Amino acid sequence: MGEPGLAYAKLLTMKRTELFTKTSKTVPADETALNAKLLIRAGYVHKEMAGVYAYLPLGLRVLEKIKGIIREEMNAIGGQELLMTNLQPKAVWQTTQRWDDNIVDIWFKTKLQSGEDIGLAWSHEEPIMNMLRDYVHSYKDLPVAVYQFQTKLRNELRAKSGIMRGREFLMKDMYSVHATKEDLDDFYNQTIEAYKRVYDRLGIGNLTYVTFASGGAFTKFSHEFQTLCEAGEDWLYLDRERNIAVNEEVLDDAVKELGLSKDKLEKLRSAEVGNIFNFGTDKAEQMGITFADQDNTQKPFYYGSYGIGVTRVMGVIAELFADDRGLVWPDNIAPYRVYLVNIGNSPEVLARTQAVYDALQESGIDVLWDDREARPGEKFADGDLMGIPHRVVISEKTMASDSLEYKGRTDETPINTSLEELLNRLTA
RNA sequence: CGGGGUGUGGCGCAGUUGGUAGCGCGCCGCGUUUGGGACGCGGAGGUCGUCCGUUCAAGUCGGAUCACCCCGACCA
Repeated sequence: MGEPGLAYAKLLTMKRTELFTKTSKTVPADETALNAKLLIRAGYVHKEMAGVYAYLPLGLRVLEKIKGIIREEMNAIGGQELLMTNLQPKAVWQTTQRWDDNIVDIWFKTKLQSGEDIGLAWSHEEPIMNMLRDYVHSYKDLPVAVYQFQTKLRNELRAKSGIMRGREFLMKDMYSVHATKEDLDDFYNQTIEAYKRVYDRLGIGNLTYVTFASGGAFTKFSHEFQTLCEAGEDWLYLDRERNIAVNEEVLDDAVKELGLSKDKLEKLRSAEVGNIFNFGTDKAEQMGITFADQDNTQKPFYYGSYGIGVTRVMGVIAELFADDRGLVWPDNIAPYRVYLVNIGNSPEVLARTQAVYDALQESGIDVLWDDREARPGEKFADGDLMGIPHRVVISEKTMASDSLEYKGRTDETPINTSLEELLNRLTA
């Protein structure tokens, strides 16, 4: 497994004077969510309207790195990446009654010039199934798991919480079809493990719980991945001893079914960063999609659906790790890993900084060089606000001792180091 | 969708009993600065969300409308 998003990161390693976005000392008055405040101040996102955010170069790099991690883990369990469409035909959704606004109340709908109704994708469950109909006809073709990173459009009554709940957001959604219940159950469990690896690599594994939730038409519970976070919108009931978490919405049922003791449960705020469903054969039956089994009878697929809110998880991470100076990105998903600062503009300092910049790039480390003619305090404050995990300073002082100054984003004080030690530290 | 609030240069704000818009940050120019968001001097930038009305006169008063935020309900 390579460095996530490395090829992408390498391309865009750059100097601060080339970055068109700016940081801001003030935050728009209409934002209250911490994630949105910091992401806007640091130049990661731009708000278009309520619940709709554009991702600027820094924000896009974070998204791409998160996607890189998810992609590796989905590929590792056999997922095949594809890209569905945002325009969806009405007929596909009518097969499951879900075109009806009384059943799905967050549809954005529009019309073609011919007058034909079309929907804008709020989910791809039905269209994916419908697409698979054309390619999967036999038990020999099964199982199949496909996934995508796609924009979902949901006409929420009220957008809130910055990028944690928008009307337009990026989701990784995977779908699997199987010939048997056992095969689906097995893949479902593999996906749980893959998701755990994703959240571990995103730096929130120790705060993220597989949680019993409502959902599954086929199973009693669906599983959510809930990350403990004060800015979240869900309530989690946690049995720490047994490591079982339950969403408030199924609390009573779960206590009964799982033999939990209500007074042992801790009530905690959490954000849903993933959700997986076992649909059984319901969806295939409704849509009339079947495959030929070994005995040449037509049977409906077993169907599972697995989502991760990519932009939401970015917002959760921003919320969780931020401190009074700004964002704090885990190393894996920071837009750049190193914030390189030259203090002073003498030819010697600039030449040395350029050499360090080149050496970092050659080692595959993405670096943002703050080459502005700004005072040190301003550069430090910006690197902190942006949440870049490693800071390297070159100045007359470091030149005199033939060293570099290094400070981790959350470290109290800097240390002196050599270029070799720095590269070892960052490539370890 | 119910309740509450806010709209004034790019951002944050002030604007008195109605009298024709101002401050901070940022931006442009010149100079002095350079280890935690420097300082001086000189500038640019606003039909005050929109529309209608009251008035000699509206950022200010009245009405409508749009947008945004918060709480609730709903939801990945």
